[in-house]
Amino acid sequence: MAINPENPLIVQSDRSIILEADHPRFGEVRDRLMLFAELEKSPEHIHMYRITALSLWNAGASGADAGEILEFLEEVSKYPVPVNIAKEITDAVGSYGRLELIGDGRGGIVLTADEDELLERLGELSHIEELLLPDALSEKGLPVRPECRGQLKLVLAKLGYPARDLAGYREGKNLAVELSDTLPDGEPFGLRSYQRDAVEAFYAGGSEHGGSGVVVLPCGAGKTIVGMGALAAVGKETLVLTTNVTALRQWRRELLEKTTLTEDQVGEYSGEIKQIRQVTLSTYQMLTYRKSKVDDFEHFKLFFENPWGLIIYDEVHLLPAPVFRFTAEIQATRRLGLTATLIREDGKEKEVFSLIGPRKYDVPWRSLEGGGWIADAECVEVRVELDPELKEDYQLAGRRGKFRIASENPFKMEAIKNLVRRHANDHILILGQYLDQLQLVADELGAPLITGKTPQQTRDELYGGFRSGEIRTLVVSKVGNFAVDLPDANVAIQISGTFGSRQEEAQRLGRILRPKQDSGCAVFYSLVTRGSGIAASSREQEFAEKRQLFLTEQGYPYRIIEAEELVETVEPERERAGTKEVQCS
DNA sequence: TAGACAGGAA
DNA sequence: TGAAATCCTGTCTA
Repeated sequence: MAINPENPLIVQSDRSIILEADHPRFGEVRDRLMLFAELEKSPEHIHMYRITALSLWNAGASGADAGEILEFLEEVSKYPVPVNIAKEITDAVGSYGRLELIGDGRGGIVLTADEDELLERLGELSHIEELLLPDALSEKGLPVRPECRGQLKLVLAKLGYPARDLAGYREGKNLAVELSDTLPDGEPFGLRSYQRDAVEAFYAGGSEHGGSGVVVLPCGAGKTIVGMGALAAVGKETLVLTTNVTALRQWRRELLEKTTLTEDQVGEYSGEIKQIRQVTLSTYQMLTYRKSKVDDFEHFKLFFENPWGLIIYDEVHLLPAPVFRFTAEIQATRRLGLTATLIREDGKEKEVFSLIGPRKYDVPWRSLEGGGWIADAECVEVRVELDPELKEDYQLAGRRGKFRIASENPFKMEAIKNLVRRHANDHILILGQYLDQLQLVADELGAPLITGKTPQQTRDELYGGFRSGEIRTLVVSKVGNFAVDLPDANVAIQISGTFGSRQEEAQRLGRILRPKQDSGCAVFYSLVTRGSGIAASSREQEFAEKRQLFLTEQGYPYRIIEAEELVETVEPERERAGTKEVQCS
C-alpha cells in the first residue's frame, strides 16, 4: 500500500482517526466516517474520530461490509491502515450477525452461532445460562426462554457479541391504514424520498424479519411522518409513546390529518384521558408512573395487554430506564425508535441497540439541506470576556461554581443586545438554562420570557404573537428543549446550556432548521465565556466544545467570533470584506 | 365537574 | 458535577 500524504486521513493503531478539516475531500470523507466512527474532538483544522464496537455494529446492521470500509479507509488515508485496526474492523462489523436468534419452527426461539465453539462457550456463562431453557434440546442451537429474548440480546451485546434478531414477531391485530394523498387544506401529500427510504430501511425484510430499529432524522425533517409510513407499512394496531402530552396531541393531529385513520381509531392514554384504541398514544411518564418508589408501575399493562403489532418510541434518546425493562419483555412486538440524535448522555446506547434495535437509517443532517427539506444554517460561537468583577470569584470557585459563573457572565448582555440589533428584521429565540439570567435578559430587552412556570394559555398567546411576527424576540428557558409547539425562528441565541449536552445543542439548532419561506437563512449563536488569565479555556468553553461535537459531526462547523467584533458588524452594510457574512434581513 | 395547586418521581 | 421542566395523581375549592 503506497503512502499518499495528499490524502486527508490518518488511521492510528489506538482506534482513533484523524481527519484534516481543510482538505478538499473533507465533506465527503466525513459523511462516510460518520457511519462507522464517532467524532470525539474537533480542535482547529482536524477532526478526531474513534472507532467503537457499537459504531461498527450499527454499520454492520445497516448492511455495511468490512471490506468496503477498509477499502474506503485505505483509499483516503495518508498511511496504510494499521493491521490491528483492519482486523478489529473486520471482526466487529462481522460480529453483528455471527449470533442469531431464530425461530425453531415450533414457536420457540433458539440462539445460533456461526461456530459451535462460540455457542458452547457462551452457553456455559452463568448469566447467559439462566436466560436459556434448562432441559430443552434443539439441533439448531440453544433454546432461549422467550421472555428473556431482550435480556439475552443485552447481555450478549455487553459481552461484545451482538445478536441479530430474526426470531420474528407477533402479528398483532390488523389495521388498514393509508397515508392521505391530500391534506385538509388541499395540498398534495406524500412521503419525501428520504422518508420513504427510512420506512423501507425499517421494514426491510417485510413482515417476517423487518420491524425493529431506529431511524435518525434531524428536527423538522418529519420523523412523525416516517412513523406514519411505518404504521401504514406494518398495518397493525400500534402504540405510540411520546415524551410529553403536547407531542402526543401533535401526533394525534397529524395522524388524523395525514392518514386515513378516523377520530374513533386514535386514542389518547394520558393523565387526563384514558382511551385505548387501535392506535393509542401515551407518554413515557404514564408508563413509568408509580405512587412511590416501592409501589408498582400502574399503567405498564398498556404494553402487554393489547394486541399491538408495532410500538413507536418517539425521541428514543430520552427513553427512561423502566421502559427499557418493559421493552425487554416485549421483544416479539415490532419496535420503531425515532430520534434526531442517537446520543444518550447516560451512556445507555447499548440498551437502545439491543432492545429497540440497531440503527436502520441515518443521514448527515446537512445533506437534507440540498433538497431544501431543512434550512441552511450557520453556527457561530461568540466568545465573551468574563466580567472582571467576577474574575476573583471565578478563580476561587469549584468546578461547578466556575461553570455557573461563566454561564451567567453579565458581559453576555452586551453581546446579546448587539446580536438582537444586528438581526433587526429576524425572528429571534434566546435560549438559556438559568431562570434568573433569562429574566434579566428579558427585562433588559423588553422581550417576553417563557419558563416552565408560564401557564399554557400564556404560552399559546406568546407563541401566537411570535408566529405572527408581532413579537420578534422571545426568551425561552429549558421548556424550549422539549416544546414541540414552539414556533420556528431563523435566529437562535444560546446564552447558557446544560454541561456538555450534545443533545441539547442539537435540539436547539433544530429550532431554526425548518425551511424558511423568504430568505432561507438561519444562524445559531452560542455565547461562551472566554478563558482568561492562566486558564487557556474556561469551564464553559470546555463544555461548549463537547456540546458542539454532534453538530460538527453532522457537518455544521462553528465559526468563532469575539464579542467585541459584534459592535463593528452591527450594521449589515459594513461587513468585513472577504468574510462570508450572515445576511438575514 | 372543572380548574388550580401541591407533592413525588425520574 | 446541577437546575429546571414535566407528568400524573389526589385534594381542595367554587
